[in-house]
Amino acid sequence: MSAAGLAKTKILSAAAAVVGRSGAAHLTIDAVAAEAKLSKGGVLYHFPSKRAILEGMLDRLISRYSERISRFEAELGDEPDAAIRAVILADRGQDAEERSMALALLAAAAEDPELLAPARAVIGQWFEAVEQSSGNVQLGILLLLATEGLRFLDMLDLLPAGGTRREQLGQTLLNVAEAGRL
Amino acid sequence: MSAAGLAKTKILSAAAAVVGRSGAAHLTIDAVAAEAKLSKGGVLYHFPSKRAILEGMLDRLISRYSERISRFEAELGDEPDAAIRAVILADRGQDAEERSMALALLAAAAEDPELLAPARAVIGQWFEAVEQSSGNVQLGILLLLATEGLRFLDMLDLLPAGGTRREQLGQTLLNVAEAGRL
DNA sequence: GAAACTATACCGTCTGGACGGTATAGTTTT
DNA sequence: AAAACTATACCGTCCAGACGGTATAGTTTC
Repeated sequence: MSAAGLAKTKILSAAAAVVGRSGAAHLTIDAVAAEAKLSKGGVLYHFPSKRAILEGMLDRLISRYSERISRFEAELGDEPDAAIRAVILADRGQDAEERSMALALLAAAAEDPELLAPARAVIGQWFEAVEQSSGNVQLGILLLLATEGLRFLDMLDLLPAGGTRREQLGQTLLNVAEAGRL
Repeated sequence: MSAAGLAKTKILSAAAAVVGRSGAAHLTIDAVAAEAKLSKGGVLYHFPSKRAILEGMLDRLISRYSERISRFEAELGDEPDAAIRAVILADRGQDAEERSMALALLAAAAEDPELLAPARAVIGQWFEAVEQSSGNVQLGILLLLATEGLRFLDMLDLLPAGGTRREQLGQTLLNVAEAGRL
């Protein structure tokens, strides 16, 4: 990667770290600069505005998700319901950094939904893929919505019974998807 | 309702109106005061902090949801899967004001998830009710997660193909819940 | 029944801090 | 020499919350 690319990556990671430690409210350019061990000017050299940082985080999230989904789809080959299974698996592979970035974007998007336009496009593709590859389209859509629901509930700490519940439910979704029925 | 209760209601409606018009980012005490035709001091008399306003919005949101769910549950009596069907129906009855309040809370919660603690409790109750009243528990949970997913995706404008998609998908969920199978 | 007092419901102003962004001049790295 | 910074200073705006004051309707005291 180019030097500029490396710096951008470092800045985005720093932003995620700030959110992870202090919450989305404290995601400020100053805080990111301190975390990335750059000056404020240095950060603004690569990302000309705070919004650009958020857009960068979204880009990165989308890339990672897309990559994971492609990998799982390749693994599954032409097994039935490959699309929805790949989405569920990709969702499970979320790490702490992605979680932080998603939370930051959630906060920002509540204030300006247009920020998430690129995500809207990607989700549209998921819907299409699920509709095309599912033996039972209704079940596929249901699972896709449930996966997203699980993601948001988890992100906002709204799941009852805390920590393990998330994996349990994720496993349930995957089981149903693999069975292709209930 | 008492005079104080009326004032609080007015302030919360004003807050929702501000969010609906200007977005969650512009939900400030000043804006709420202007919308409610009070001074800033007047607003702070009833809600001692901005956070208290958000908590008030959450309270109100929860009350309305709970009321709708109870009503639908009563209507459904002991029909099968009453719990999940009531939740789906209640979700569909969301009006613009509730939507705005939910969006404001989403923004605030991304900065401080603990704000949503009361909601966590309520959602926990939904899970329990669905687990107990569903002929097929797995399907019930799946529908509950999908309902939440639909709510969040809609709230953030992440559903592809725009406006009507939300009702379509909601109807699908309801159909599946009524059939009790796919 | 008049005066004193209290509680409720506000109004208007002020302050202190946070933050996004700009500017500029110099330094290191490639 | 160009790119990639650093360091520092600064500006303008926004906003939460504090504070002191006002109006009024009831309640108590004498």
